[in-house]
Amino acid sequence: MLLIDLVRTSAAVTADPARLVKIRHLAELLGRVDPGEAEIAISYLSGELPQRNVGVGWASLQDPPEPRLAATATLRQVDDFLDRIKAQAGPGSQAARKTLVTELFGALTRQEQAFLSRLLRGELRQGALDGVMIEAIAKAAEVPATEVRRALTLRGWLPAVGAAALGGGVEALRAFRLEVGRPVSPMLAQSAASVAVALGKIGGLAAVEWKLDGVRIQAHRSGDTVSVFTRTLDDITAQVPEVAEAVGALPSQDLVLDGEVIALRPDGRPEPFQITSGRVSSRTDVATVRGKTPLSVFFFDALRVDGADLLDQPGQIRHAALAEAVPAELVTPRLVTENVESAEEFYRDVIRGGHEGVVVKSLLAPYAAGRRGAGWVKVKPRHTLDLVVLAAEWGHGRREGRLSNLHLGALDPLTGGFVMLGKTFKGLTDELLAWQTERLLALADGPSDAWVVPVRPELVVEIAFDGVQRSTRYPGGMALRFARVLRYRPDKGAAQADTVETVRTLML
DNA sequence: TTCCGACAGTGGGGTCGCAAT
DNA sequence: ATTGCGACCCCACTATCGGAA
Repeated sequence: MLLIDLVRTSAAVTADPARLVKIRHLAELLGRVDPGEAEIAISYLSGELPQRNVGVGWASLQDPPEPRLAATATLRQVDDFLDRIKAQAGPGSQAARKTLVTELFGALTRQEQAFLSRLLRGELRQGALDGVMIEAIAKAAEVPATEVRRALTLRGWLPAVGAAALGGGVEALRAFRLEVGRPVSPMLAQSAASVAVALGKIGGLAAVEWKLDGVRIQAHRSGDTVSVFTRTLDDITAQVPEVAEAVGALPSQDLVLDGEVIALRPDGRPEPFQITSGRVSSRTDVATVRGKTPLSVFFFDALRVDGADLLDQPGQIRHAALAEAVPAELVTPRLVTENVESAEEFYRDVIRGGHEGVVVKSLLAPYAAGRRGAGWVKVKPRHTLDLVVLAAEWGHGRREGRLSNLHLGALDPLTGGFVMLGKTFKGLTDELLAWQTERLLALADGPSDAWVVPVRPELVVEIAFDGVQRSTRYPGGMALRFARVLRYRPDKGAAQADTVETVRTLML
């Protein structure tokens, strides 16, 4: 199949907002793709590369060569080219990669270049990713979408599932099983503002569990072999030997467990997330970093124990299997209750212990792999500050032409100036975006460029955030974590904004 | 007819490893 | 030795579509 065929389908998908129409366009294309190119087509049209990453990003795509007029490239040719680009390594690889990118783009039309550029940057923006593609595969292969979804759960990679569906229908999909050593998309949690709300969402008896501020892991064991995967299914076994050792020491030979790794201080309180993250990301000289920053692992779910697949079992059954297979010190602490007061007391204790919050879990829900199902609801404390808008950046995509991303500053009472603590674009409605664009342009002051518009520091905005982290990027040495706009404070002037001292007391 | 679940989009800070400077 | 880049860890929130109620 020619790349241009796929690009035209992508354009049609982008052009129509109706999901059912998007699905029709995608299914039509899948109906005529060669079996040998099905994985590539599904991958591209759901916004990812079969190679996953090839070492080419925004900066490497800045000045594309003159486009061709005739579209001749096939999916297979492009895919082979990306394989070659990915294979570059060592000294001179950046130049070699650049040469290959230029060669590849030089063989494409303008339309193809634009598509591939967005795909490589991970910004396809056609209003269709995995969720829509699942439906399109179901339609093209004439199988129920639930079968596609189930297979994806177990295989973790939609192109393979789609190719199987197109080639072998329901039978081929049912051949996908939970395999020890092959990661499953982890179940995700929804959010709630309070424990009471979370319990209400679950309804009735629920498990209230510590939410640790670490890195999500999935551990697989088959005999003597243990593998550990991240949330995005990357293999990090070598980076977290503590997990391999802990799982390898369990009596059970056949396990798939879901949990969290975290660096704890000697007193048992958690290190800041930055410490855990840095430790887990370290790939060179793991033995040394391990000595300095040991990791602890806590499991909260079991997907397989001793030959029994538990994905479809209710939470209660899975947890019972976990408790059977894993000693209590490796199980995430939790309380089973339907009483709001005891759940809230548990939550307060968790926060006092320095941890991130709780996850309230249904005892009945199956493991909804890869979905933000209603079976798990997380609750975290929220801080707020009144900060001053120092500048704003022009938005992209649907925010084109709107000032979107706000630069936020706290008052420095010593100088009367402002110290920048980070940016946010979250929490803004279309109405607020329109209002702030007009308001900020009226306050514009200083040298603005194509992206950033500095403004007179007069507008006060109430910001919610999860915590204050150490920062090397910002002058105050502090940055807000997960900052989002709650509302503007027209009743406050910049002189009434919160101060850097106040922020500093939160960084503990 | 209204409601709500799922999805896509819009970006945030921090860290590591690697190649280039 | 430092800088820039890509990739990936954590992620919140709003708008929208279309099926459920």
